[in-house]
Amino acid sequence: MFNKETEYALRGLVYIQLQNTNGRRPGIVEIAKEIEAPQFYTAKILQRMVKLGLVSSLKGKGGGFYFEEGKKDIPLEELIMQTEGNKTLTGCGFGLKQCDCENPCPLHEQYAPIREAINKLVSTETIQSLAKRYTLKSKTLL
Amino acid sequence: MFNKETEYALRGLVYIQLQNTNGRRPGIVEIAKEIEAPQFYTAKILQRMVKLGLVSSLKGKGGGFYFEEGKKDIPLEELIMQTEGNKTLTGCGFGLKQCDCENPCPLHEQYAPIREAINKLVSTETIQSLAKRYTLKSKTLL
DNA sequence: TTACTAAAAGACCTTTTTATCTTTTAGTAA
DNA sequence: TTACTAAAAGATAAAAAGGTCTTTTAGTAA
Ligand code: FES
Ligand code: FES
Repeated sequence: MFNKETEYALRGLVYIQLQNTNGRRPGIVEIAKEIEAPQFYTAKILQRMVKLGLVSSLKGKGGGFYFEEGKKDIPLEELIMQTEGNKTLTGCGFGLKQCDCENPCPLHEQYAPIREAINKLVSTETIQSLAKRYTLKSKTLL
Repeated sequence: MFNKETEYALRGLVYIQLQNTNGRRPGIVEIAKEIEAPQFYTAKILQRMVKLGLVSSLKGKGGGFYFEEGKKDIPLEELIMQTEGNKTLTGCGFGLKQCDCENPCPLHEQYAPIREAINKLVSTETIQSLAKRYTLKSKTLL
C-alpha cells in the first residue's frame, strides 16, 4: 500500500505519540527498535518530519521526539503527501497521466470509489487517533 | 496504485485484446507507441507475460501478440500477482509483517474493507472485460 | 563549566525499479 | 530458398528507493 518511508514515519510518529501520553520523549534508538525499522534510516525520516513541523525534537540529555502541547492532530494525509506526493491519493489506477472523470479509463468506475474510501480514511484518521486506538487495545506495535 | 511494470502490462494486454477483436495482431513497436510506454521495457514485460502463458506471440512476418482462441479471460489479479506479488493485495496497511485479524493494527478496521474492495475489483475484472468497456465507449488508451 | 547525551547533517553505499540497446533466433510470405 | 520481419534474449545502465555510518552541533544535568 504505502512505501517504506511512509510506513516508518507512520509507525514512528504513532510510537512517539504513545510515549508522550506516558510522559516520555523517546529517542531514535528506542523508536527504531520498537517499531522494528532501520535505525539510521528512521532517524533521517523523523528528522525530515521535524523540519516539516509535523513533530518536534529536543537535543541533549533527556531529549528525544515529542508533539508540542496543544498542537492539533495530524491527519495521515498530511504525512503521505510529504512522503509520496499525491499520486497515491489522486492517480489513475490504469496508469493514465491523470484521472479524468470526463474521459475515464476502463477501471475508473470501479476504482474511483475505492480511491475515495482511501482518501476518506487518511483525512479522517490521525497519528493521534491511531495512537489512542493502541492505548485502548494495549497491543504491541509489531 | 500499481507499479510501472503492472501498468504497462495491463495497458499492453488490453491493447492487444482490443486489436485482436479487430482481427489484428499488434507488434511491440505499435503497442508501446499506442499505450505511451517505453518500447524495450514494454517488450521485456510482454515477453515475460508470454513465458507465463498469459498471452501468446508469433514471430516473423505478420507476427505479433495475441490471445489464443478459446482462452479463458484473465483476471487482473493473475497479472498483479506476477508483477508485484501478493503484498499489494494482502499486506497490512500499517506495514506490519502481516495482517492478522486476531491482532490487528490501528488501521486494520478501516483499511481491511478497502483492501477487500480492491481484491474484489481485481478478481472480477479481466483484461477482456476492460477491453470490452473500451470498445463500448470507443475511447483512446491515454 | 564540564561531561555527557541525543539529535542534525551529510557523505556514502546497496538494492530495486525502470529503461535502453544490440544480437540472435524463429517464423512468414513470396 | 531467399528476403524479410518480428519476437527472444540478454547485456548494460540510469534513476529512485532504501539503508548505513561518521562527524558535528546543540542542549541538559550535575
Ligand atoms: S481515469 Fe483511470 S481511475 Fe479515473
Ligand atoms: S493488521 Fe494492519 S491492516 Fe490488518
